[in-house]
Amino acid sequence: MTKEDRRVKKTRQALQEALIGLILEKGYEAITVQDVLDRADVGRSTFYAHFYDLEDLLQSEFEVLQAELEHHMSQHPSEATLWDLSRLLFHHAQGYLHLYKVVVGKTSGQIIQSNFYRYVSAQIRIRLETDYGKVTHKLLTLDMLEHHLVSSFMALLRFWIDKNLPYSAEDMAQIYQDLVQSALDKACSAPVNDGA
Amino acid sequence: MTKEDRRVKKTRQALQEALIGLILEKGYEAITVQDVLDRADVGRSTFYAHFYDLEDLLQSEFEVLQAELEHHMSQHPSEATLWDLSRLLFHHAQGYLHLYKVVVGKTSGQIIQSNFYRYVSAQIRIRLETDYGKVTHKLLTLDMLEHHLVSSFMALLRFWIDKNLPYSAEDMAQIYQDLVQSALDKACSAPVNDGA
Amino acid sequence: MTKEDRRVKKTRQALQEALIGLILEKGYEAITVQDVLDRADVGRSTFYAHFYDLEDLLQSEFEVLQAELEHHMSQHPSEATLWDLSRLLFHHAQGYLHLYKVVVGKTSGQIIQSNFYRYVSAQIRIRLETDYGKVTHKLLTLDMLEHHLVSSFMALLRFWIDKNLPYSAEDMAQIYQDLVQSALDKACSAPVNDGA
Amino acid sequence: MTKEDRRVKKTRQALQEALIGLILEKGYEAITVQDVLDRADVGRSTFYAHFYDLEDLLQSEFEVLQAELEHHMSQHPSEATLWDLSRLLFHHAQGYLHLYKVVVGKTSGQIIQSNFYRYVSAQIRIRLETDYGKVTHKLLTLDMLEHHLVSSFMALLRFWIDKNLPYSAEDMAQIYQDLVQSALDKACSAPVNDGA
DNA sequence: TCCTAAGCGAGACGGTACGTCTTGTCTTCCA
DNA sequence: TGGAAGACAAGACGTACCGTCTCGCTTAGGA
Repeated sequence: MTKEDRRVKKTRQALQEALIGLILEKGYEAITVQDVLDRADVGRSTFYAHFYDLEDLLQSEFEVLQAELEHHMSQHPSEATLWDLSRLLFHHAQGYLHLYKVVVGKTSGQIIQSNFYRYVSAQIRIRLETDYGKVTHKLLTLDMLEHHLVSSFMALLRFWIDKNLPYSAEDMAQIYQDLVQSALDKACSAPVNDGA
Repeated sequence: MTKEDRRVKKTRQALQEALIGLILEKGYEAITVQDVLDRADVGRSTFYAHFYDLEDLLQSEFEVLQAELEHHMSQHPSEATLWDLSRLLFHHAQGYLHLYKVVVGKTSGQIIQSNFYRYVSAQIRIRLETDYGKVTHKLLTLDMLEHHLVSSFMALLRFWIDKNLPYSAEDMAQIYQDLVQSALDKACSAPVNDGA
Repeated sequence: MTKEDRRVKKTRQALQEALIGLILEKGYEAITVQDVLDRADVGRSTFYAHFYDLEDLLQSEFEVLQAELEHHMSQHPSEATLWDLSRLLFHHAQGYLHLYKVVVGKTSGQIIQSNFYRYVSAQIRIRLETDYGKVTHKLLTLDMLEHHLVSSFMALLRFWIDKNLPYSAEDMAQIYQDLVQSALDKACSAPVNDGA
Repeated sequence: MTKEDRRVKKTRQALQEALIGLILEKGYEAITVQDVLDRADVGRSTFYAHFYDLEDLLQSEFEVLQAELEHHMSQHPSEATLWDLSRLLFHHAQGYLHLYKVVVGKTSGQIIQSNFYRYVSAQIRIRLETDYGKVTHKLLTLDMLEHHLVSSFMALLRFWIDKNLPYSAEDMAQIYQDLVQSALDKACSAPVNDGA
């Protein structure tokens, strides 16, 4: 079944790459199934044999990114802190600009952004629970703090990507830290580790 | 022409209210022109006589909110600082929850969110230029700072609204200030006014 | 509502005529909905608003023929006998050759032929019951006799039409009578009326 | 190659029998290549290796019947006259009801009916030329007479088969003769042989 | 008071995209 | 080496919306 599988993989990749190209050109909202078929040179029924939807194809794009990211992470083992995580993500985005444009750029779709949000959110929560103590702020909850950290990160990342990386990844990581660290300090009792 | 005009206004309002109801029920993406026509009891051609699009109708919803907001602002004259602005917006959202759900809630559309973003962005930039000096941070630009302030505000507002206002508007304003003020201090040379 | 109705009628006719033309050119089996739409200059959804199917459109063609025929019959009141009926049908086919080619010609579809069969069958049965007595043949049933009369008539009509009317309608009527009359006489007890 | 050949034959038969079963169940028009593959438990490419088409497979069904028929005929050598031929066909149909249902029944396809029509037509023409003299009728041509004889025979046969053989083959042969003999007498000059 | 223009509902229409289905070809695997 | 398995391109199908349009009805403001 190896050869068959390879054929299948080739078709799936053709479709994924066609979608990426089209998103960069016209934005996700404007894309038609037929557009993808034409560019990937794939039959209509084949498309629906592999993906439920255009959305499904888009989701699969995120899975590609996620796989790349996991691989990347496994090679940089010391991403202990939140700041390490953010630095790693900025660096990764630099290496896979096209993929990140598709996932978080201004031409991408809602669904894939939510996926990425959820992913980053989970990663951040882990760091938060590991490195910081209880939230002691009289109003702020952990959920709100996390929401703020993720939203700020994504806003910054998106800003950077939409402008085609005008600064270095290191700078962006530093900026992110400068923007949110004091909020973090203010919210939590005892920063176990501040990574600065 | 007064009577005629009143009739026109009535039709427009029927359409706007129908859309609001539908957005709250099924989310903007799932709505069909026909859905709106059925609920508003309006003919197809009439709809297209008043609005170019569903998007156009949605935009008009934002204009309603904007008008309300301008009115609200004119009655609370001292919204000099950024924090005053945020407090005012949280209070306003409390009074017009449905409208805000449509504009920034999780079931709203992309376009109207961008509209609101642009609006808040402009308001914030004014406060920023008035109350703070130059951005002296070695990396951060004014654009990025503004982007951060607006994104954080909208993320917080949206969080609050999607959860049906679990805290008071005052608390939210305080939380917002706690989350972003130090970033602001860190970025700018001489805070002319901190409004705390 | 008259104007609306006229518009609807026009659309239906455009579709019916397009189908007729296409059947004469390529035969029913080879026709695509899109072919019909292109020729009639009608939108896809409009087609499906009027007809369930290509078959449904084809059926409607038969109804047109039937209506024409009823009109024709009402003007030739004395079609008392079977032979009068056959003569009238041959004459009618002569006047509406295209329609008959579509309905019984070799390029037509199964369904419409069955429709025509049923129609002729009903007409013949009436004449049979009116003009002839009981079937007294020791083996033959009324059903079989009727089936024979209708099949023979349709075979002859189809032969004539597919060859583009090489003989006069009168001749055809005479031939039909010569082919089947003695079978009829043999089958039935007392021919009340023989119309010869 | 004998083993190979046997395998090939087995595959062909599996396909033919699958088609017969399906025609009896749902009628030829409703059948899909996939239906046949599933029932015959045969791969798609295998099907197309053996037959050009579904129609081609159907045609092959007729060839089976024709072969059976030739065999049957060779064992009943004296089918000199038209009436002998018809009697032999009715008897044969009785023995191979399923096959005849597929070939001339109401659920069969157009093409196979034409094939059978052509076959019977050729057989009848031979008898006609052998046993009868010139056509002397002032209007009727030999073609028309033949067309009538064949159509009448097939109509009768089909009637009998669709009703699951309610009468004996002998009766049917007698009925056929009663229905068409006088037409034949009327058309031709000198009946050499009337087989009654 | 009439009457003429506008707002409106109803809905037919051409068009585009969808997701499904079937066909016939082609490539790969396996016995 | 040839049959089985099944991925694939092609394209028709029937459905769902869209935005345009034509049509009469109602109603209001000016004659």
